[in-house]
Amino acid sequence: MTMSTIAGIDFSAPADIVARQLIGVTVLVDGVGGRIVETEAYDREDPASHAFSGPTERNASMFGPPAHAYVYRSYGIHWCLNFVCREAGHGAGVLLRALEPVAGLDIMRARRDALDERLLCSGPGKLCQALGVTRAHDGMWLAGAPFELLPAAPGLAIVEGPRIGISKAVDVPWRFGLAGSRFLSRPMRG
DNA sequence: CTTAGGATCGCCT
DNA sequence: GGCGATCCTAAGC
Repeated sequence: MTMSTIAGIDFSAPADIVARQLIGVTVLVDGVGGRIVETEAYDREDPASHAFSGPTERNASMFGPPAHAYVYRSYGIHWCLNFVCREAGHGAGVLLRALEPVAGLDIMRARRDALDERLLCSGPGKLCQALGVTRAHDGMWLAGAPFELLPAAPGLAIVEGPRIGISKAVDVPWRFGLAGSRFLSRPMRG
């Protein structure tokens, strides 16, 4: 057990390993959140990754210690939440793409102005809005408040496929999903 | 069901 | 000046 191990996951491992292990983990922010059903891995030597061109002010957290949050603004509008992995200075992370809502449903409905459970956390921008994640969470350690991570049930069936919304390394199968989940941002494409 | 366009801003070329 | 690790709405089939 080290500082980078939380909810049974060693965040110093490679991003694709961590991304796979995060499926089924419950993530709460101030008690609001759900079970992770979709993730994507991004590594330093990965043309699709924000870390590919080296550290900048925006991606600084990605080059910080593992088991911390990297939050960035997407398209000037939405926030997206990553969990940093590998050793400090490496520049790798896992994007949280979808949750199955579990706790604080009414708060999430109010924040999202949406009633349908499936629309609360079925996308990286949506789940940040539902959980109240903003730039203020960038760089925070995942083992302490406001974050709380709870271990996944063992033996979950996981599917993988190409990542979404990128134009480089489009065939790398680093998107992971909980098999059969109704809460994915989009169906898994083998 | 699928596709197209706009919102909006920090980063890069 | 262009382009995103996106989302929503509207329109088309």
